[in-house]
Amino acid sequence: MKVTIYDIAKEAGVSIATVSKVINRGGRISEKTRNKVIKIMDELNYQPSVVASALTGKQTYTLGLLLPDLANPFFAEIARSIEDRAQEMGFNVVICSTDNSLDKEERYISLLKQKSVDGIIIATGVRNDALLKELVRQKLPVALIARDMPAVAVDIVLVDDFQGGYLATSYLIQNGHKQIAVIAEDTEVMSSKERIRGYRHALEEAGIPFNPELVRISDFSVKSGKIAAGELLQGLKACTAVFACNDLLAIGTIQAAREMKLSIPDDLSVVGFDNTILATIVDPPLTTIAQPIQDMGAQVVNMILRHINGGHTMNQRMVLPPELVIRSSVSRPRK
Amino acid sequence: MKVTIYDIAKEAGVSIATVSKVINRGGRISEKTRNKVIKIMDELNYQPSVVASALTGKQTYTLGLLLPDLANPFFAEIARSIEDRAQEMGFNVVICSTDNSLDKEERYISLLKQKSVDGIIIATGVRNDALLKELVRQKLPVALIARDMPAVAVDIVLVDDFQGGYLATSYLIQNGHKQIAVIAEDTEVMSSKERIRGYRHALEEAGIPFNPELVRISDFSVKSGKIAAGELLQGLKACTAVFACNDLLAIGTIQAAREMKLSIPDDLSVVGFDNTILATIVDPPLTTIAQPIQDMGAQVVNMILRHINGGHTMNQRMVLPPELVIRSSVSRPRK
DNA sequence: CTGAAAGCGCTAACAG
DNA sequence: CTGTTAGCGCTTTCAG
Repeated sequence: MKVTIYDIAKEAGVSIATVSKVINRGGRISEKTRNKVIKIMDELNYQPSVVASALTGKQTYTLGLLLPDLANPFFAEIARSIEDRAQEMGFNVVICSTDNSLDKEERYISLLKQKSVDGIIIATGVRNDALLKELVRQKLPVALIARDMPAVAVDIVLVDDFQGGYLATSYLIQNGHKQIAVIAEDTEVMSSKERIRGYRHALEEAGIPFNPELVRISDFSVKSGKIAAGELLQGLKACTAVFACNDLLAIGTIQAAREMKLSIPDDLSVVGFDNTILATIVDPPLTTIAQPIQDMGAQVVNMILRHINGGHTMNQRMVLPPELVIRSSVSRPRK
Repeated sequence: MKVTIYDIAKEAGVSIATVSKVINRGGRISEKTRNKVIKIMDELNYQPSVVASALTGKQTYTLGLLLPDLANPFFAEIARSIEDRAQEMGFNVVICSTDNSLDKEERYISLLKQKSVDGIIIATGVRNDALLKELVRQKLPVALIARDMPAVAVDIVLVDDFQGGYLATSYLIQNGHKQIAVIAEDTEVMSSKERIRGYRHALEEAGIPFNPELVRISDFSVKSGKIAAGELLQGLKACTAVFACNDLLAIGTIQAAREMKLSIPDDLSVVGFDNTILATIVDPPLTTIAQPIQDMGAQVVNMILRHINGGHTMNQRMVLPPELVIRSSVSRPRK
């Protein structure tokens, strides 16, 4: 059988309370007994049961992570960065791909609660703040990453989406483009809204009139990006550049362009968003707006741990700057 | 406070034992009391504590998943497929990226054991079977996915790597290639060995002599694929095709070729392995050997759950067939 | 069919 | 400094 605290206590000739104290480095214990206990512990290869300790009100050292789809490189990278930091802090993370389905979100959250995770990090769209608010009400530590949700009081880490949209668009403008389209994944989502707002701001600043025909909505996948871009390019020969609100969509538009025998960047410039591994792999390499994924991941777990340990600190909102990564998918428009 | 089984019992005017029985659909309970209890349970929004139940010897409904790197698209897709099946079966999965570091593997395994996960799925290289054997000895259910380890008695799901190497190489041969190089990620790993064996078998079958100069080792990343391919192409102008043992390496090869002004597939044909999303995104789209990732994921969790529930069934070894996915990175060699 | 009671492994007062 | 003891929330005999 598994070795328990009783085995250690008996073997060491002390009480379980003593053993518990040396485990938790609490209470006053003589060097002597402490050493003896420690010795026995690793002689017997003892590993305290987190389950038992959790039952007495301690932590489970487990975090839940809700995201739309682990197979999406952006979220895989986010997950990895979170996992890394969590691991450093002695936490594990359980992954929950929701496919943006409210149903799955609910089921996962319910499961996570039953398992008494110490906190939940959310990277999903969470359409209805109701779910979220409920979590907050129940005092379950929650933190959002890469998703805004102004109406709810939780910790948040995200990139400055407005700034990102602005950077992307400005860069295109600097390169001489005037007919610039946007493809966004969904206008419901705050980040899309903000990126588009940044886009419009750049346009405005440059005195370029905003043309609603040039903004397209799709969901997020290469395929739908391709479709959206196809429609766009079909209708408007005039457009010389597109700002795709994520790399997947950017790649879709590259593919659509290629199918229409448009060369990139000569016939069409495109800039993406996220700077996932995909951006380095497409041809041409994608100029894109980088999110500081490593940093964001580390920060959310810092935040949520602070919340878990420290109690109710104020809800933080950390907005990190995006960065333009120039590769080869943008050039000056053809005359 | 959180509502417990006592609250339900009191409210329903029964004992906690009765409540427990209705939760576990065990024991004989009258329809009447059962319904009453159920009603109260969801009136009070009761959710049984997995932690408490686990302490009494029940399951934690949690699986550990060890893999090299979640940010690697292949493993992200594996993880996703495992997560999906696990979720269907009421299990959660905690992700552990080991970076193939023995150290991390050990730490993660230790953590997972402390948390009493019901089983561990391993997709990591696990160099030393010692760790693995220890797990088996401790009767912790273990299953391997996409990793062979003939020396240890555990459940295994993998693709027929030999067949995959054979398919890839044969296809190249059919297309008229004779000077075919291989880039593998590491010859220590069984799957690489097998793929190379398949490669050699195809060569042999076609009466093409095996040239050791044409096999290169690298680790697995686009960058190292690029380096390996660069060296290869530098030295041997003769080679007209390369079989890269995974998509990342294939992409590295494509990039190296491009840098040397070689056109793909005209100057150099390449076929990859895995059929990750990357294969659809590179230019040209990569002809590659597909692993049935969905299926593999579903099968490992089936296996490990059988092990968890059914006790010690025989160790299964499931070898799934790979499939050649033809895209555009292969053509006949230039005359 | 239902309930009382003894744990599961550990923590946290409270005594000594 | 160390031990006793009462739980944590749930499962599981064993009586009734």
